Amino acid sequence: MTSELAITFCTDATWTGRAHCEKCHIRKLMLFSELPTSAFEEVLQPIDQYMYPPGSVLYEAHTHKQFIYSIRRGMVKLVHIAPDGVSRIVRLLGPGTAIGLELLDGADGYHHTAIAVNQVDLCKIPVSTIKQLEDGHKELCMHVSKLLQDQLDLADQWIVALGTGTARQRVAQLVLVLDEFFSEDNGAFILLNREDMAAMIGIAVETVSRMIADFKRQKILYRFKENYYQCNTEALQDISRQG
Amino acid sequence: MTSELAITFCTDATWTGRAHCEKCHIRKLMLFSELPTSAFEEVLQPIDQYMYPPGSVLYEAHTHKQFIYSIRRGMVKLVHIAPDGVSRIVRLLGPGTAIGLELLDGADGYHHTAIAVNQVDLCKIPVSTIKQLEDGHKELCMHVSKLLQDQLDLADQWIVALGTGTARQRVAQLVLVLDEFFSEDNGAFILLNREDMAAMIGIAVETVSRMIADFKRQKILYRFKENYYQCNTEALQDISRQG
DNA sequence: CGAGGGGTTGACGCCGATCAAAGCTGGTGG
DNA sequence: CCACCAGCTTTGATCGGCGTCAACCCCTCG
Repeated sequence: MTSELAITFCTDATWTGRAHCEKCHIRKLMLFSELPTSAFEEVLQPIDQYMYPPGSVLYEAHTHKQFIYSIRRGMVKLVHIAPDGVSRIVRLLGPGTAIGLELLDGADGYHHTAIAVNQVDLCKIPVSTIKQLEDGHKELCMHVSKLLQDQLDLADQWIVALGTGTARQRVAQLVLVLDEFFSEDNGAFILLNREDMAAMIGIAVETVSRMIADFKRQKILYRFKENYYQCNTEALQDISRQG
Repeated sequence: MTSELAITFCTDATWTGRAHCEKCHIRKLMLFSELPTSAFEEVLQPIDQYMYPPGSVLYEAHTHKQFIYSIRRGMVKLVHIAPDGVSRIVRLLGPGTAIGLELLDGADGYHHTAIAVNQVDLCKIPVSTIKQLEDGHKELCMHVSKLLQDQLDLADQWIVALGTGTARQRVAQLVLVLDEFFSEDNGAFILLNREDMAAMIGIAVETVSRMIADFKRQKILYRFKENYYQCNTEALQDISRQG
């Protein structure tokens, strides 16, 4: 929908268009966290940082842009769009995860469409750079494995938690996921719009709305500020288990 | 349920309990396919082969046996068992795939319970052996990444195809998956029992039975021999798309 | 031959999809 | 500042799909 917007993130005078990963303050979370600083001296192609507004399409399925993205801030949804236009959200990813890793295994284009849910900051890393660094640094390869394993665990959780049970149970599970993985410093999380939630758990928008509205009435879910919400975790866990 | 049955596969006189991976005739499919023969001279711990009868439990979730398994023949289901006993099949895997890879990323025990669906032959590889080989052979690490990526793709397909649509559409999708990935030399596939199918797509056993029986009546699905079946792929694709 | 396990079929009631309409909210322009 | 509109959310009404319970069939095995 929205075209790609590339906005440089580091606005200070020393910003050159490179990411300065070796100085990155959240580097522990990122793709290169295992690498010694010296490794970056070998990098030829630049690693740029970008900010994307909500709704931006980071990449589309089957296109082949030759970039891996490491998420620094915000939420990204990976969407599968069927030939008939029906879209289903396959995964929701936050800071410290990487998307587009399928290109490293020689995939012919991305496997999903990636869309920014809220304000997203990310590092754009050329595939060639990763392959180059992997040559000399086995720990990067193992880190990639770990990221893949994490995503596999997420996918499995998705299948189990969001694909089973009544609509009420699934919505409860979804809110618990938002609370667990996407809470920000204030201890609250952004409540996705009903359409996105419906696309995640495979039920109708109206049904999601009913459940969420119900949770709000029961004070299981309450507004913190703006569209940030908090929840009663135990109540939701009860619902997710036995209805 | 069934206790682990370890049956040696190679019965010839030279069989010593090792897998002789370097001579394995289906080695191209297996975990070590990228490695030069010389690499196996470094291996200290043995790699054993086993055969398991249908229903055998290969390992249980949260146990920590320190073994990766590479599937040579047969189908393995990865099962998630909820605290309340409800089980859900998360993935169905066949020859050339590996299970238990989560141990390589330092997971504290297996993430699922693995159960043989039919006769299963597999190689049992100690985690320490993989780690040892990974040290000197980066291509093994990359092969592990590829296996993980394949499983991630499978999981995504599972979410999209088997978690969406009416019961009729899901069963059609499931049969298509069996046909595509688990057909044997005779061009037919084993039709799973209704309980397993229900656990895969998250619907009631009776509903699965109704749909399968219906497909049989419509000659979309027909017995080849024994419990091997063939299907009309196009008819099923039509059903999976629009009902 | 009877028992038992899996598969099939029927009856019924409820959950949730669908269609429709009415609040709510934020943005825009007069 | 208010009117208006577009998009999102909420709520209601209706109907069909599917979960549930139950009976029965078929095959295998003791």
